[in-house]
Amino acid sequence: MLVDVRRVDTSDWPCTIARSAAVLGDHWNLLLVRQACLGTRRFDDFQRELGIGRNILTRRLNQLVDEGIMQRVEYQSHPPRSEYRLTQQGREVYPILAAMAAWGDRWLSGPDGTPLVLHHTACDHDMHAVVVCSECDEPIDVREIRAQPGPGYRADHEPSATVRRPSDDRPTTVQSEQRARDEQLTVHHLNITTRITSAVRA
Amino acid sequence: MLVDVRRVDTSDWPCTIARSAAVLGDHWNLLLVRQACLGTRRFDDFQRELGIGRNILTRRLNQLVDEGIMQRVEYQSHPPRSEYRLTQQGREVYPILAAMAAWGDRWLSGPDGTPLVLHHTACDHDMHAVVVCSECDEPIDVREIRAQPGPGYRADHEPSATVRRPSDDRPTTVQSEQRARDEQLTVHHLNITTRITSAVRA
DNA sequence: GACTTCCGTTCCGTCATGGAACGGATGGAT
DNA sequence: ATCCATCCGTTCCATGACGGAACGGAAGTC
Repeated sequence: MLVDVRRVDTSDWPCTIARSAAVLGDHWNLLLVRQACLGTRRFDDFQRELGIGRNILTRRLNQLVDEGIMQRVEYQSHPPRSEYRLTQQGREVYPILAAMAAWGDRWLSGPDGTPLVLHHTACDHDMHAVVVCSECDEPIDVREIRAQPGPGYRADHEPSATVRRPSDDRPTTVQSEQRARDEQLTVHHLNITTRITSAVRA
Repeated sequence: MLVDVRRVDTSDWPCTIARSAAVLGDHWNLLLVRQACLGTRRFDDFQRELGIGRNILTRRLNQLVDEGIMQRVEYQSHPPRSEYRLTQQGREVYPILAAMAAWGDRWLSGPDGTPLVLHHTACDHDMHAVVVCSECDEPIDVREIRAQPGPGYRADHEPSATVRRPSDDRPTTVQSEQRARDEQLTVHHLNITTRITSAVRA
């Protein structure tokens, strides 16, 4: 797998967001999966539809295959030709894309509204994606989520933390800010900082 | 806003995924929002916790502020110091991150399981994110979603398409493949391809 | 034999990236 | 007063990914 050696590799951080970001935190990878979800399978189609350079496309497709998101399927053998299809793992990226679409519709779409309407054939309604809690089925809000080190946590890498309520929109005073920083239950690990707190020791 | 001029700008494509990808399809932007969700607010903290270069960090924070995802809040004036907080728009990125975390937990976590457990304080359960249909509350699957041009659709830009069922995992024959391609209801727009089909003309 | 389709590879100039050092304003300690 | 630390950047630089364009090669079509 050819990776940007300049880029910090987050694929082994003890945070699945960071890991996912190593794969999905890329312009082209995201668009390629989107395009694959729309039915595109072939090299030239991806190239034309996205306007991506052929060399870049080659690299990206190989990367996605290596990561198990796409698979190469030979559809004729005599000039060996293969198409790129989503694997199950790749197909399951779609909910993320749908969540991004919902966010984009809300914050990024022009005065005219959504460029693309999603229709759910299962219930036959136009819909948008909603991200809910697996336990109570309520839409999630950052301020109601607390992250804690889990079974796969390893303390030898980059930061992870228990989530505090993110800021209100009013400025904090220097004092309250200082207090907030002292209370912050955070695990910092890199070669630089090692700031372990009660949340983890407990 | 300083953007990679080499990168294709997808912010005005008639597809909210492409638009969102222009903002969220970036390694650092994603991680910065994540970190902000974890409570980080200050330049140096972001820098230490993520290991991002200071120059890059400056650029990225400015970009996120320009895009309305973060806001600069001055917390002391005499050496003017400001912290970076999520706006409402930024806070609403979290569901996307949570969806990415769920995907990462399923496909990317090692044998030990999740490095981070998310706890939903609203219902007091450990949880993971589920992306559901706004209308029927069922988890969504690519194969049950069909995308159609909406009110904000403009035909002068990049591809968008009605979604067909993505491929099964078995190879298609050349014939069935050809048929599938003919049936494909796709709108292709760039300077290169203009392939409008019944789905749009209808 | 020429042309087209499909899937790449190679070459090359440009520019973002990331590391490191510098800077400037303030506050605290000695 | 002087040193040191904190906080938030900016500047400089080498590296190498990116994107454009041209090339290639195997097969099918007219």
